[in-house]
Amino acid sequence: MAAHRNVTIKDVAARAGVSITAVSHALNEKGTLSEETRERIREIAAAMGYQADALARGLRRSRIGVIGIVLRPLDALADYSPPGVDYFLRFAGAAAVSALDHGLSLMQVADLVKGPVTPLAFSLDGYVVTDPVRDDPVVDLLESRSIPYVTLGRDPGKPTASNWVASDDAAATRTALDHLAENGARDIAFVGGTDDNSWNADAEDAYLGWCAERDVTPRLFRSPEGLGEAGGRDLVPRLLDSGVPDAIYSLTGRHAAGIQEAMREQGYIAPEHYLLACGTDAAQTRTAEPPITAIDLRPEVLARETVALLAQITRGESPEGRRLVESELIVRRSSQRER
Amino acid sequence: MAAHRNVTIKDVAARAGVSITAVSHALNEKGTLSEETRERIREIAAAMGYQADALARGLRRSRIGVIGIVLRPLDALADYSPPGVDYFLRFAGAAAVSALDHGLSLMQVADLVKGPVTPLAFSLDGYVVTDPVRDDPVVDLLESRSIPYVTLGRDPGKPTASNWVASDDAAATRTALDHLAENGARDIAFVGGTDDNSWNADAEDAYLGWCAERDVTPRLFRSPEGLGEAGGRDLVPRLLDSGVPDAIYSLTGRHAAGIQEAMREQGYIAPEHYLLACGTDAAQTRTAEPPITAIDLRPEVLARETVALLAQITRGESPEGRRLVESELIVRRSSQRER
DNA sequence: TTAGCTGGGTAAATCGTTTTATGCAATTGC
DNA sequence: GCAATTGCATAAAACGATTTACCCAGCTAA
Repeated sequence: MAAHRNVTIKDVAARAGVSITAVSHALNEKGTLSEETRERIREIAAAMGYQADALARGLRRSRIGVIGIVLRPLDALADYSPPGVDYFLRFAGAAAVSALDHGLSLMQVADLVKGPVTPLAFSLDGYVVTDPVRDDPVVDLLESRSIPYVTLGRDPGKPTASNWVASDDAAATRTALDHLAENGARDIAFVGGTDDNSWNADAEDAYLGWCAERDVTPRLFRSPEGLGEAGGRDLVPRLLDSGVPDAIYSLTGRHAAGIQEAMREQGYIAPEHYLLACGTDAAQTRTAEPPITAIDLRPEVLARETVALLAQITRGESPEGRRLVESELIVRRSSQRER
Repeated sequence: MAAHRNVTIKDVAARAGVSITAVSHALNEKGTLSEETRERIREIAAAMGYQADALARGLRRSRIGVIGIVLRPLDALADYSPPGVDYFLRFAGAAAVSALDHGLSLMQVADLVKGPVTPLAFSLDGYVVTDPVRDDPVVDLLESRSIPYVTLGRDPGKPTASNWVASDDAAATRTALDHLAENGARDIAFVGGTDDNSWNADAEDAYLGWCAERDVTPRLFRSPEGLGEAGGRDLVPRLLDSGVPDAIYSLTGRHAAGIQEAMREQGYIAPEHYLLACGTDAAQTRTAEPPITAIDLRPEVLARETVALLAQITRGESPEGRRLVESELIVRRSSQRER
């Protein structure tokens, strides 16, 4: 197997008996070459297996065909595959596949703002940033370098931004609450996270609004996302202090799993003694006993929209960039009262 | 926020009143500059926030600080996050983290041999290829382009290769079989996959050897990896045809899950009626009912070794490149006979 | 006749680095 | 006292593309 140096534009030009400019123009539909010459060059290039070097091209054009993805909540956890959080992996996987459809590929970048970062980080064409928090340093960094980006979830600090894709968390929350109410719950406790992102904010607002409309007293709790199941477990005594709720709606899957566990230890089993639902679907909610009703945020759809928007922006277009994606309630045993 | 063009080596040189060569040499510990000059340049560069452009550097050096990872078994599945297969995701995640320790970052490349591939694919510093099959086209491609790579699992077609890291599958298989035997099994059926990779081959060989040593008749079955749980389920009637085995050792987790299900439907429950163990640990084996005894291949350790080896190679060293990693048997209920 | 256009092409600058080949004092060796 | 070495620094080539500016022959229009 000959370690043959890759064929360059110069080689193609030599073989075709033209200048390298001609080759570049032929292959990029630029310049004023005759159609015959173009075609001839294209054929020769193809025959020689020529493929433009991405680095050289990127150096000139400053587009390299790669976008980055930053999973903020996992940055915070400093663990990129925590058990029970498959939303981000599904999203990242789907984003990678969607990127290919746009001739891009996707590179996961860990923690853009601390420590040594991949050398390529600032040469990427653009970024997807999931669930930025208010005044997110990653967003600031990208802004300051004028690197295009799209956020998954609105940036709470930038109400007028127009480069986001988000699940319709307000609608999803109301759907879940309505479902619990239909199954007989009246006194519904809400457990959110502490990150200052739009996902927490929108869901809380929707919960408070929903309670106000029905004139019931809201019972809102918060637990840091980073604590995972323990965060949910530890919340339960406090939650029970104010009386056993008819239902609990927990935004994160790990909190829900912890809540379910601690409630069981206290003798409360869903759906007999209380109803339980969760704001994001995950392996854990599916395999829990009983399986937990959850909202499928449809990460695949979100990923497709997000990447499509970013691809448009990197191409220099100025698309309408505020896109809401409907999510879907998956009803499981934990919230179904037998009638 | 000014869209300031990034600071280049030229800017630093101008500010320091030296040539760009001096800056390059100072920052890369090359050349013959005086230590004072070096230090002065380093300070100025740091103060200006200079960071060498990865593309330009890569163009010259042909090292870009990024390695690729190709997950062959997932290429075959054409689904990069199949439920029940968390081994590869754990491996990829751990590899990304390990890469950072070597100043590299990791990019997942889907299916290097078909369709349009990321433009950067052939400019990467090297590749990790998981579980190559015999005459794997991806391996051939990398060879022909003389791009360095390390395989996870030996390449069955290249017995003399010295660029692999692998779990010690022969030892692991014997450990699992011994464990089953200790719990009373004598007639142990083995279910492998059909991919022609070293993982299947080594485990099968170990099984056959183990049986021969004990003078028992081997019962070896194979089912395509791609069929997943269904592959395990469909195998069960055939398996039972030759009598109910004392124990079943299934290499893949998805097959094991399918087998467990179909066995239950036939009225056979582990560990009462037969013992069950599995050659790779996964979410599914942990959460199955009963939980399934499995081998933890320790993907984190494998990833660390694999990336370390590749990093050495890309730096131009010629390290000893055959590394076996011990795996660990995790005993769960499915294989424990009460005494 | 000549200035101006047009079609088809090329030379050279450019992107931001690294690396190789030089240059020039000051010092050393004999 | 002169060649050789040493120490420090720079000029210029190279990497492989894209893009800008230019060239030239052949027409057209006045």
